[in-house]
Amino acid sequence: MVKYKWIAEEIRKQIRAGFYPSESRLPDQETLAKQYNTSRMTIKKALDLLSSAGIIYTIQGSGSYVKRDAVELANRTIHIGQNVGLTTATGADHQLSAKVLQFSVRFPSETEAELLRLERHEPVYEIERLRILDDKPHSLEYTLFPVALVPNLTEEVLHKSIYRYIREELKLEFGESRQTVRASMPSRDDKEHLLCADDDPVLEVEKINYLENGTPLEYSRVHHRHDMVEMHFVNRRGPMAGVE
Amino acid sequence: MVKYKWIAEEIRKQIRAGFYPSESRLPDQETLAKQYNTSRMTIKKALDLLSSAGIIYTIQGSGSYVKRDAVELANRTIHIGQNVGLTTATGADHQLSAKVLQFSVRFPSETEAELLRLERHEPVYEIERLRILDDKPHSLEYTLFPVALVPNLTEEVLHKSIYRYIREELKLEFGESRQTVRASMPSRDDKEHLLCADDDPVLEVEKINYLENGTPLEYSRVHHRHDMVEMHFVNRRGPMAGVE
DNA sequence: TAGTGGTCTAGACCACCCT
DNA sequence: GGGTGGTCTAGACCACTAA
Repeated sequence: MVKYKWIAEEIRKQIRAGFYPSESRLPDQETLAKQYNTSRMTIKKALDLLSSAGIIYTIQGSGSYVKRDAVELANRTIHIGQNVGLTTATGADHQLSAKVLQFSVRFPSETEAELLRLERHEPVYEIERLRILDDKPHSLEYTLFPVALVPNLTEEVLHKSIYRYIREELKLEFGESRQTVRASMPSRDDKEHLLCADDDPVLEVEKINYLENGTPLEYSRVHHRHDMVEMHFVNRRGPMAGVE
Repeated sequence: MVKYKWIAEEIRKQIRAGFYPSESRLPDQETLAKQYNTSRMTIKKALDLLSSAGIIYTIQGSGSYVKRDAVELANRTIHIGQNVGLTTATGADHQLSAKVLQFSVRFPSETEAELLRLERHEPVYEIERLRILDDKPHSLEYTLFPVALVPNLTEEVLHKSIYRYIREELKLEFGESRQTVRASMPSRDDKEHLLCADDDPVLEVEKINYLENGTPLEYSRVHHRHDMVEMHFVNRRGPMAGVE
């Protein structure tokens, strides 16, 4: 663990423990630098981390301050890439499950090949799953993975976590993902599997996940019942803000 | 403009111009430092900016590379902090306008007061606007601002940019925003103003904008015609990723 | 093993806030 | 004007990639 990340962790722990209360000012960077026996630049990098995690904010000429919901945030660990979070009414007393409707291998269509940056002769897995909460279906999920990137995918794995398999077994690093969200009318499949009425809208999410180097890893299209799923986003000010 | 941002802009221009082609490797940081007559750390900061903007990626020990869709991205200007971007078919040959349906002041409801962290006796502006593209309405927008934060708001300002007014005139710094997105059936207002049919779903976006210090600045609820608006998200791996 | 990016330092100067 | 954060430097060492 590098120094500035370690220092960020330490400060976060202290915030979590209430040593630096909500809305209070942190010691100035010079003081922190001495305290952690390091240089000011390193402290700055640590504070930047906490700042972009939404735990503190800084005002030039004034100081760095603990945000009012920081304690809650510091605990929540905001698993990143999940600042886009999908919430159903998940809780302790709810039962989440999934049913694999289809698992097969085929060649991609022209559009799919383009999106996943494949040749037409490179096969993909095609997976269709129904997400169920307390016996009520809420999402219909359609997913493609290039076979070359995720070899030996089995139905076994599908029932656990595909992502854990990809990260821990295949040791691939995730990069960015792009999503498009729209409202649409229910398709025939939606009516069949999600039990939508003719005028029940669905929330459609189209997503491409990329690896760290930009290689497309996954294409998915998910239809959610509008009365069971909504999406939450937290947007922090980007580092490029104000550049243009 | 500080140096590292300026350098980032320069490099972005060169990428846009095709001087650094897609997938090519940039000169190493030492070389760039000499070229821009600066230190390596400053170059690093510039490259970090481009990297978090999704224009390049770097591999330790190997180099910095131009992403394959970088040219497109560099042009789209993806106004940052808007890595959540709303796209209608905005282009050169389209006419965007807005109509103010309502502009008034009142006391907030209990829920609203809680969301905006106000007391019941602190007034808010209530604004209703219809967004129009080429004579076709596409979004119905309902917004609340605390009067105390945005004094002297006039209908004049509404027709220009509220945000510009807030940033440049009032000198307030924006912080994070939180959004909830869902699909829903059209309300009576939607049918009236957005000309929705009974079974036309709408894309509903509920948002709270905060200032840098966490003070809630704005609450809004927008209904979009599903056939004219979709939302795009780009999720980059956060800087805190892997810290825990 | 050579090349390259990531981190870290110690100190400098500037921009900004606050009183 | 004193305190504080933001940027920048020049150089060092380490971690990783690629041949």
